[in-house]
Amino acid sequence: MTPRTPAPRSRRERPAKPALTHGTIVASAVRLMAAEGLQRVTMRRLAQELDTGPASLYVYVAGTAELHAAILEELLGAVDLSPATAEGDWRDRLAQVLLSYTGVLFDHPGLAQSALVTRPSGPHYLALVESILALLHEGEVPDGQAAWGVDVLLQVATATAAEQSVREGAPDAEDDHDALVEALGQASARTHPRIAALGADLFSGTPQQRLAWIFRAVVNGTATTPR
Amino acid sequence: MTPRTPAPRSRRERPAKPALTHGTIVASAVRLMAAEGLQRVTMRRLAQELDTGPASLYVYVAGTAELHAAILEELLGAVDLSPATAEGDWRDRLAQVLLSYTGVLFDHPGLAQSALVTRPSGPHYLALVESILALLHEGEVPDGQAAWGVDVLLQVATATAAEQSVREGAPDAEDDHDALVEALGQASARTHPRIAALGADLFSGTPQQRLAWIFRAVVNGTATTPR
DNA sequence: ACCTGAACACCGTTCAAGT
DNA sequence: ACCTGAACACCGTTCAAGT
Repeated sequence: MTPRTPAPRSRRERPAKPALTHGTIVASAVRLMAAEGLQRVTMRRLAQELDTGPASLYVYVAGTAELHAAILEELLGAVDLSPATAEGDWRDRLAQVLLSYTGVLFDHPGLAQSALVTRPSGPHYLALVESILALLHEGEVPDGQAAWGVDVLLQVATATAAEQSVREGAPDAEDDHDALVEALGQASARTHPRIAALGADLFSGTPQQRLAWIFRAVVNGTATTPR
Repeated sequence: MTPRTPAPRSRRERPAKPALTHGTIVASAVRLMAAEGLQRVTMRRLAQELDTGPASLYVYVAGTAELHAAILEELLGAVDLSPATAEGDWRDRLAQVLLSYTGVLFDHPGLAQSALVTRPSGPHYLALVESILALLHEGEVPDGQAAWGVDVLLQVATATAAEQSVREGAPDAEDDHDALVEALGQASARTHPRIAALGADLFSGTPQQRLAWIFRAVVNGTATTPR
């Protein structure tokens, strides 16, 4: 029989197994998400990808929630913050930044949902917050209102993306929305006069149109509502 | 040996096993959630509770998402809509309705999160939407703005509850928030002048104070922002 | 025709036991 | 001291095979 001495194979093999660090784990998670979607980015699947056991990952990552937050922080590097320092109406530029942010979330169904609950706190997220605050400052929104308003703006942007993403991602969330449209359509004028009066207008507009209006409305509210 | 003839036991035994219908399943799910929390309301655990196999539940419930939506719809019966038809400032009464809604969600960590993605469409939800629309109408908010605004108001209320709930429910989501506070506190005045300028004010106020301001701000924005 | 046991294909997280 | 195999305790969903 051939000797079972494990032939001293070169340290790095075909997929060039990287050393485990927080950084390499997150980088691998981002690649995995791009390839298979967030739903496949689990501690176990990722461990498999990194050619190790799931327990090893817990040395560097606290758990699934932290992992997803780290992925989002990474992706936030793609948000275009340049409008914050450009020329033109500050409200338009604020909307541009927020739309760029929602754009990133739209591309990654599910990530927005986790972002509502586990917020990132890395440099890209800080830069986004700073840009929004700078634009509100430029618009002479009082500091106290800006401090609370930035939260609402990011929340509304994130929640809208979460809603849209999942509607796209999940096959039957569509039915779910249809059920609501149906239910609102059926509402009788006697029991639900306002729903009946508004009718189809409750669902009018493209997501883009609604999002643009929402941002304007929340910015206006922030600017004009004293604490 | 005693004959193994299965003694014809009375049809209904101790826990009075109910017939399986959508109604009995949802009722049982609500009880289970009250007893063990939403995280335990799974198709399998619920089937166990109902003394059957999970496959049987799929005859009456489309899946986990629909199940959670049905639970929420049930709980929405507890929302106090009476301010909608009471005396007084319409903005205050609208805030009362929204606070009652968030109250229900606050009591049930996790349900708010699922509500952001799978909206209920039952009678209790319709009644809530109708009440909000009626108050906006009373406040002479233009129809088109009210139609889109009701969505934003519910979204903001739900997202805020989701955020808070999870912070309470999950043990380490707290750290997560602390990490953000820490990160924002560390931000240098040179690289992040606005974050540095606002400082602790970014996190000031009780959740109640913030929520009250948020509702006023979004209502104001809705009332004053043309489409 | 209706219902469901059993299976398929996964999860997150922990810790005792190794190197 | 560090790392991880293996286990614990679960998931959602489907479908072939029974009654």
